[in-house]
Amino acid sequence: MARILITSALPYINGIKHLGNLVGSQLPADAYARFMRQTGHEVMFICATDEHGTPAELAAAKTGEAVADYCARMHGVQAELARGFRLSFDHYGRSSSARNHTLTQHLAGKLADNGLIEEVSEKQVYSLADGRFLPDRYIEGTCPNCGYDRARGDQCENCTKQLDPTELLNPRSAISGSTDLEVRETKHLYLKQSAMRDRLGEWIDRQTDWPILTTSIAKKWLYDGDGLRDRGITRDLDWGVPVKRGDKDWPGMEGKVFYVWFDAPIEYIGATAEWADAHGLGDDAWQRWWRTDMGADDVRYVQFMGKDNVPFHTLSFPATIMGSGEPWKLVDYVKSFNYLNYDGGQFSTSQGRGIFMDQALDILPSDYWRWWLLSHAPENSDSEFTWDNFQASVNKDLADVLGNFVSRVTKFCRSKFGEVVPDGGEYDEAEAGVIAQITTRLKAYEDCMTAIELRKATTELRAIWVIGNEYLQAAQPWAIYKTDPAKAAAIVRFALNLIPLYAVLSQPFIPDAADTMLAAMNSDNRNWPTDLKVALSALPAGHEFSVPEVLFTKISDETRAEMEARFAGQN
RNA sequence: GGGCCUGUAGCUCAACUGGUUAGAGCAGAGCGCUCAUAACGCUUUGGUUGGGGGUUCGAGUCCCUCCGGGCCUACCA
Repeated sequence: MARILITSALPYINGIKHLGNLVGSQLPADAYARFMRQTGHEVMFICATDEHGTPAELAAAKTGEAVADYCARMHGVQAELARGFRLSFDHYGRSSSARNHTLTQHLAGKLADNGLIEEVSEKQVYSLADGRFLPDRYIEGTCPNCGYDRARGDQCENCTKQLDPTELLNPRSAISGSTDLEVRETKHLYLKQSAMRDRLGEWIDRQTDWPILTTSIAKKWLYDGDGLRDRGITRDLDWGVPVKRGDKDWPGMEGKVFYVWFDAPIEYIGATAEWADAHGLGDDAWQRWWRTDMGADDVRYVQFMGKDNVPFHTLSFPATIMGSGEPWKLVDYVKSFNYLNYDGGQFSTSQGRGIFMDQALDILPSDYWRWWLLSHAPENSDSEFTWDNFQASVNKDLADVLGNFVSRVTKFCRSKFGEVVPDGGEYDEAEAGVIAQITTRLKAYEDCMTAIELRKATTELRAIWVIGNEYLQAAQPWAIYKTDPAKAAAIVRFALNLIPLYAVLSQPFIPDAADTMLAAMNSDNRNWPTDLKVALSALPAGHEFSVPEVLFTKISDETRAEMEARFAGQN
């Protein structure tokens, strides 16, 4: 059995994430983690909130909280929503943790020791009214090219021309509107990624099985124009990891912090250390996942993220890891996703367009969302949420095909034999045929899960559910019962045994329903089946069960229409 | 501007390195069943694979071109 390290891109602390964010990293990572655990592998599934950077400071200022308080509160909110969606992290950490501080400073020190850090003096816009340096896109003004009066300092949204903030006419702070701006000299550390271009390029070239989306983005950044550029890894902010060279002060860098994109991926390691701390374990417990000299040699490391995060995970973070000269574990597989759109447009926080995690859970249980999102995951191209499609998928797949199967089997048994697995009769070719069919489908399902082809996996899983309905239709226990009750008993016994099997197989996608099914069947065997004939005789004659509540309630046309209107946003 | 992805039945998607009459699910039509959440099963109608040209014995798949959709383009994260 292998050891699998799984990380989901860190959700930014600034606000509740929408379903597009969820399906782009955390949710598929969870399905994969669940499958790997069930199939007997040792899994470490890590996520954390990404808490540094300008947006966090501004969001805190808006609510009047100290930024540390704001982050602590929002971490709690996001952690609760993660639980609501049944995301099975082994640890949900915080990039502001002491562990991350130490690791970030340590790695920066190593990079400096290896000559991969450069001090660069540059000019940046400072807002006196806001008391802070402004990132380019926090400066607004009139576009010198087209005259648009709300152009941002990095690019004009109207004419798409790339800008330098000093080119803007009548520049003002996007935060306060203040025009009291000045250009100041400030010194920053740069990670010399350019020095590692060849090494990174060779490494990327070896990843022939990665999604095209992943490698094409990496190569674009590696070779576009002058090639991979150096990147500033410090900022003039109060909130963040203070710049230090290991545990020593860094002369000239007083009052500065590391750039959020430098420390965020390091938190994958930090959160694993936090996990060890939380469980009272020593450093060796987390190092065996991350240090190839401490046992991480045989770890397979898989990352999940939306496509916007790919450059950081395929280039910047590996540059940090490799450049340290220390034996840290590099990622083995980068699974990236396109975007999920909402009903013809993008999800939009500002316009209140689309569905956010908290709202989703208020409307329906998490299984409904998990199933739809994962069966429509934007693996090959952007995909789109519509209420119509959501209603159709949920009602048909979950309520009709799976839910109704459980219902018809358990209720028929109760009416003829009571809530006990009936005795008598023999299995024949029909049952053998079902086993053969499921064996084939199960293999395909396992292959899809192993390859992290989640859409295809849901198709296979659904096909396995359908086999149950086909079997019942052909076997007709309700008709056989009239002439041969013993044979009917055998059919029902076999059909009842399909329920815990379906529960176990479905668990990566719909964990709550899986629990309900197992509880109803009075079973606690969650082991992945290796021999279906054995698995399908797990419930012996005489085993008691209870008819479960309706597993999935259908979404009515009225509800669908109501939701459509509610989430359409303003405009 | 540059780069990448994408366009397959009304809808959502398949189709390994080019290889027999392009497949599923949903929706539609017909039939069957009546255990079940008016659920299930069977059969079936839908495609000159965005348009055009080319390479090849053979193209959804490769090349060129045109049209449409999307993303990225490095100081948001």
